[in-house]
Amino acid sequence: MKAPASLRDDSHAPPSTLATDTALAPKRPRGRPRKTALELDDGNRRQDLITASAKLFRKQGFDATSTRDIAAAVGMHSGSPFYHFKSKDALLFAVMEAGMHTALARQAQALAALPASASSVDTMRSLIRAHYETLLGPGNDFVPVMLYEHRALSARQRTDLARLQTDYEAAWTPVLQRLHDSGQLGAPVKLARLLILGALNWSVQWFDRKKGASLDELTSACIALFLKDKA
Amino acid sequence: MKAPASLRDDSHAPPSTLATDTALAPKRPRGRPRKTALELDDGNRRQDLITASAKLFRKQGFDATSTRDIAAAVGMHSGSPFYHFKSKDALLFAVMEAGMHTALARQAQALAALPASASSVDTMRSLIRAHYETLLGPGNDFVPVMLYEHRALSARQRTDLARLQTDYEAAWTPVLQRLHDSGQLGAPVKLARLLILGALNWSVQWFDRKKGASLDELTSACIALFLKDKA
DNA sequence: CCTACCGATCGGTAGG
DNA sequence: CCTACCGATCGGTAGG
Repeated sequence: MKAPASLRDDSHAPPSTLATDTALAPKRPRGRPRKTALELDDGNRRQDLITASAKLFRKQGFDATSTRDIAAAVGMHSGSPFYHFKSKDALLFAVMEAGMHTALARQAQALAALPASASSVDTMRSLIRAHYETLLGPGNDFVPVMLYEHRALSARQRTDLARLQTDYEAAWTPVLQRLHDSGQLGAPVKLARLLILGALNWSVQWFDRKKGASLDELTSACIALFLKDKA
Repeated sequence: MKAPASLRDDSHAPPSTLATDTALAPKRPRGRPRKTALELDDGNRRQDLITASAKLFRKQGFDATSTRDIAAAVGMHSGSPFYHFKSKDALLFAVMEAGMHTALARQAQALAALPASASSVDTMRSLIRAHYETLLGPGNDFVPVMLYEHRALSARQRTDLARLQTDYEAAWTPVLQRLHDSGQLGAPVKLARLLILGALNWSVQWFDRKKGASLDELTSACIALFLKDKA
């Protein structure tokens, strides 16, 4: 029953690069990966598996994607993903966790880039734009998978993710509060946050990069829809 | 390969009662269903299967629900659902189609109940409230299943459903247009519709009937968030 | 990471 | 609608 000792870890591997979400899967060299100076060239393969899983989970759904599909996508044989991850579930969790890390990083970066003179509306616009990038940016499959495969997680995994999600949502509250105080936000802050994030998250269902509005246009429409002019 | 002749139909059975979505699954009498005056007491069993499937699909997801789960839920043996539906897919489609029919009926009823003096805001409120009822009303699992299991449908099934969905969404357009013309809706009508319906649809993910806001409070928050005061 | 494999489950069907 | 069953697939593992 016990898994043999190996490189694989069940969950909390630090994402080797926060921005890998955006990158497409590397061309997957078919030959034996040449060993680096270090004794193990892991990490790359783990990332490959995570990236390929994200793409497949998003396109086909978690249940409809077999671990054989994933193995094939990175040029492994059927049993090999289990050398890196102890279960299909652990792979799903790794995708979601990496997605939340990139989302949080992108959000923090967007806020840090704001000038000191930024208004509440500017801040709001920046949060919305960053969120759209996380959801709809090219190759960004991680967070969409998280949003639509939440059900497949275990209770433990859900709890672990919840902390990151709470952090992410918390960043919206002070801005919404200020907008509410100034009369530019018409609904209670908590409900407004749920409704606004819902409107954004749902865009995954209908947004088409190849036609229709751009992410900037979407962002503008949100500002126009959700916020009132300052009295 | 050909299915034996039977009562089952692949898709377009008229929902025997539009309102069955709201009803909980009948207590499923364990004994042999007594034959009615008619030669066949089908219909009831079909409805039972649809209702039980909706509940299971919503709770566990389509892929994670086996046809054996469904059979057990209505007191049948494993192969029997296939007497009524030619495939698991056909059952899913039946759930979604019935859901859209009740949604359309509820929407039409809400609009019909408005007094002639109703303002655009009143109409909007009524549409939102009816939508929340469809999504979050007790026992209303059909439309949530449709929203979250869309991927499992075949192209053909998707096309068939799309017509109903287009009708449903179309009812919002004239109201949004009027609100836009009067300056009460700040975003372009088409994007506003997508964003607003997204905000509503996402509520399935977080709404808890046992705590938090009521459907009326939710509706009020939407009006406050999405609409500006008339100039 | 590959090879070879297992036990379980699943959608679906024949035949009554 | 039940009985009995099939072929396929799937997650996962031992052993190297």
